[in-house]
Amino acid sequence: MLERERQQLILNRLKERGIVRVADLVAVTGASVATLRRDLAKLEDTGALRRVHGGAESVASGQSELTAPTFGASQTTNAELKQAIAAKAASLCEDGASIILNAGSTTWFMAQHLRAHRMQVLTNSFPIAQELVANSANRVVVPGGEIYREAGIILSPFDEDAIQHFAASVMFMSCYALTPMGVIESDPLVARAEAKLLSRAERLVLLVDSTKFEARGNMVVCPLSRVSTVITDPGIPRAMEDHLRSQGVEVLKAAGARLDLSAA
Amino acid sequence: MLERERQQLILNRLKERGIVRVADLVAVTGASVATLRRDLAKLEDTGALRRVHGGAESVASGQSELTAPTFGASQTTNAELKQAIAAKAASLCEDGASIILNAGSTTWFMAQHLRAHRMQVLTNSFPIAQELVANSANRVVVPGGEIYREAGIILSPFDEDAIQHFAASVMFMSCYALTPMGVIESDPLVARAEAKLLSRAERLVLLVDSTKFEARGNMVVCPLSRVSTVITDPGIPRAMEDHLRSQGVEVLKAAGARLDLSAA
DNA sequence: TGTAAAACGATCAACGTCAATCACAAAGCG
DNA sequence: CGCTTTGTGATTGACGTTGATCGTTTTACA
Repeated sequence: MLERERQQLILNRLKERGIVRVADLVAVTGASVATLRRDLAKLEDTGALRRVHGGAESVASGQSELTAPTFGASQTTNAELKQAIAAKAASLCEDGASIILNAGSTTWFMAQHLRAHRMQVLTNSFPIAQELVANSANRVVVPGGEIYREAGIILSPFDEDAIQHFAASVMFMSCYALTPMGVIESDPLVARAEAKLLSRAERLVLLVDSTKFEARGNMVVCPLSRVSTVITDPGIPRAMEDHLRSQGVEVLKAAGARLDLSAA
Repeated sequence: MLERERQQLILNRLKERGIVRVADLVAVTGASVATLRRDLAKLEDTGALRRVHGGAESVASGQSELTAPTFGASQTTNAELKQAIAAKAASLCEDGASIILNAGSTTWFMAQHLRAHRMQVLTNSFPIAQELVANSANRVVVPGGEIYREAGIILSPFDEDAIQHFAASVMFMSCYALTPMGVIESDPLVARAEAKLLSRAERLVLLVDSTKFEARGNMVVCPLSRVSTVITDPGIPRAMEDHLRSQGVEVLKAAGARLDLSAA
C-alpha cells in the first residue's frame, strides 16, 4: 500500500468517524505503527488533522460547526496551503501568552488550531471571536466598532479604544500582499485597523501563502523592518525569500502542501 | 476507547441533559471512576464544564441572566413574560433609528424580534451581536473589551472606547432589579458598563418583568428620573406602578398570557 | 446533630504510546 | 554499476494513561 493511499484512507476514516486509533489503522492498512505515526505526523503538519494520544482526531470535530460563510471563496482557494501555514503558526503559541489575530482567512484557520490553548487573544475578526469563545478556553478581547458582516471584521474610524491597554508579545497577521515595500492592504480602513492592532504587539508574524507575493494593493500597513517572521509555503519565489532574509526576516515554510485529494 | 472519545461523549451528554453523573459515565464508557474524574478535571480546566459533587454540569445554561447565578431556573418560568415584554419593546423600534441593547435575557429575546428591522444597534452582549449579525440587516456596533463567556457580555475596565462616538435615541435595558432607588445591578463592572452605554442614549426604556421589583442588589446604575419608560407585565405591584407614574415614568404592560406570578 | 455512605484527591505500579535512532530495501540518478 | 534519496520496520528509553488503593472531605439521612 502506497503512502498516499494510507493517508487518504486515514482522512476518509476521520471524516466518517471523527477520530481514529493507531491500532485500528495498523489492522486496516497492514503497515507498522512507526509508519502510521509518520503518516499522522505529516498530516498534522498540513493541518489536516490533530494528533491525540493513541490516534488522531478531525480538526473540525468540535461540537458546534458554525463555519464562516464569508470565507467561502477564498477558503477553497489554497485552503490546504493556508491550513498548513495556520497549523505551523499555532504550533508557535504557548499557553499563557498574549497574542493578536487580525481578520483573515488564514488567521481564521489558525484560530481553529487554538482550541486546546489557554491564551489571551485580541482579534478584530468577529468569526474568530465567535470560534474562540465557543470552542476554546482562551480569553478573547475585541476592539470596539461596527461589525461588517461580509468581511467579518470589527472596524472603527476613531482612535479611542479599550485595546490601547492591551499588550501582546506577538501578532499573527494575514494580509492582502507582501512586497519589498512592506505589508500591503487594499482597504484604507482595514490598513488603519491593522496598524492599530500592530502597535499593541512586540513582534509581527505574517501568515502568507505564496500567492501573496505579487505586487498589488496600495496601502502599506508597515515596512518589512517591522516583520519578525514570515510563515509561507515552499512556493515562495527565491528572490523574495533571499530579500526577506537579507532584511533580517525569519522565513518559515509550512511542510506538506504536496498531498492533496488527487486520489479522491 | 480513547481519551478524546470519552471527553466528546461527556460533552455530548452534557449538551443533551445539562448534567452528568460519574457513575453513569462509568457504565457508558467502561472506564474507571478515576479515569472519568481525570477527564472531568481536564474538561473543567478548559472551561468546557463545571464539576459538581457526583458529576458535572454544563457551564453554558442557555442565555443566562448575567448577575443571577441562583435564578437559573426562573428564567424558563418567566420566558413567556419576557417574550411578551420583548415583543412590546421591539414594536417601539423604527427603521433608521439608533438604539442600544445591554446584555440580558430580556434584551436577547428582544433581539430576536428585530430581524426585519434596519437600525443601528449598539450592544455589549456578545450573543445579541451574533444574533443580529447572522439573522438581520441591522448595523451592529460593539464596545471594546473582553468577552465573558458565561455572561455573554463584553466588558472593559477602561474609559477609552469607540462607543463614545455613538449617539442613540433610546436604550433598551434589562436589569437586575428596579426599586425606588433606581435601576439596580449586582456587579460593579456590569453596572459601570451599563452606565457607559446609558450615557450614549437620550431616553431609557427598561424591560423588567414583575419579579424584578423586589429590592435586591447593591449597585445603582441610574436614578428613576433617568427612566423614560418601563415595559413590564400585569404582575407589577400597584404601589410600584403608582410611584413610577408619579415620577413621570411611562409604564407599559405587555399583554402577557399569564398573570399569576405577582404573589410568588 | 451525629453517623454512614458516597465521592473526592493524591499516590503508585502496570501498561500503552511516543519520539528518536538504526538498519534494511526499493527507487531514482549519474 | 555505485551512490543518494525515500520509505519502511524494529528497538529503546522516556512519557502519558490507566486502574487500584489510601486517607480525607462532602453529602445524605435518621
